[in-house]
Amino acid sequence: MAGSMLRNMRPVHPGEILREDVLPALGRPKTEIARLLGISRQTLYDILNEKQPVTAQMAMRIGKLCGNGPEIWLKMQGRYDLKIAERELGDALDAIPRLEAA
Amino acid sequence: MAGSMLRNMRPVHPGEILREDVLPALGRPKTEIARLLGISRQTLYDILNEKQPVTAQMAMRIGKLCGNGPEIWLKMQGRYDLKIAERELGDALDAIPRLEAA
DNA sequence: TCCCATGTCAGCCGATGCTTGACATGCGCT
DNA sequence: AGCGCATGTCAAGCATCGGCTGACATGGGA
Repeated sequence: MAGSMLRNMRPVHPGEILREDVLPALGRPKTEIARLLGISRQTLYDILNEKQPVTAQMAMRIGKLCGNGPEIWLKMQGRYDLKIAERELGDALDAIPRLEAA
Repeated sequence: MAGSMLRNMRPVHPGEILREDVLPALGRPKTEIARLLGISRQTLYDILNEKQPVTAQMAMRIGKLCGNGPEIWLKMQGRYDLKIAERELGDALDAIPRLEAA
């Protein structure tokens, strides 16, 4: 199924997929894409350059434009965020114990 | 499996689950929970009152403390965010066309 | 030549995530 | 009664973030 493919991939920023696969397949000028999505050209570039995350709102917009729904984009961003969070937290995680239900 | 259960539920804020099920099962003072998570008491209350989202970092912390991993919490938040985003976007979504691959 | 798309930079702005400090309240202990 | 601690909530404060506008230099068609 579709979910398992995503699950087995290394965490990727959704911008990478948009930049490498989706937008080329659509074959339209990025300026037009931004206009159709209802966002600024700058914001689109930030996402494509992986400088800005795909928020829930963005996921809805992209999912609508591509016809594949928002979940995939949000999930991809989530997996990416977890990777970052893990690195950022670092040792702080080890300080958190595992609690058992009473 | 675990994923399907989540998928079939109405979108819930993770704070609801923490407040109603998880924390009661742990049976520890909330003050201690906050300290163990490494966050402020205020932040914990905001999450429990559904006034603040479970970020990726929070998901890691909670997942560690409860031993069930971060994904479930982040996914729950994601589904909740999508519901909100859908309402916020409203008609703006209808303005976005579906593009076919060239 | 003119138009449009591209890629990038700088700055602005409101909202968000999280913090500290304080307050009033209530419960259990000795 | 008095102490200590947990509870729930409020008010600021603060840095970061998400997204915007405006501008610039560049290059490729018609």
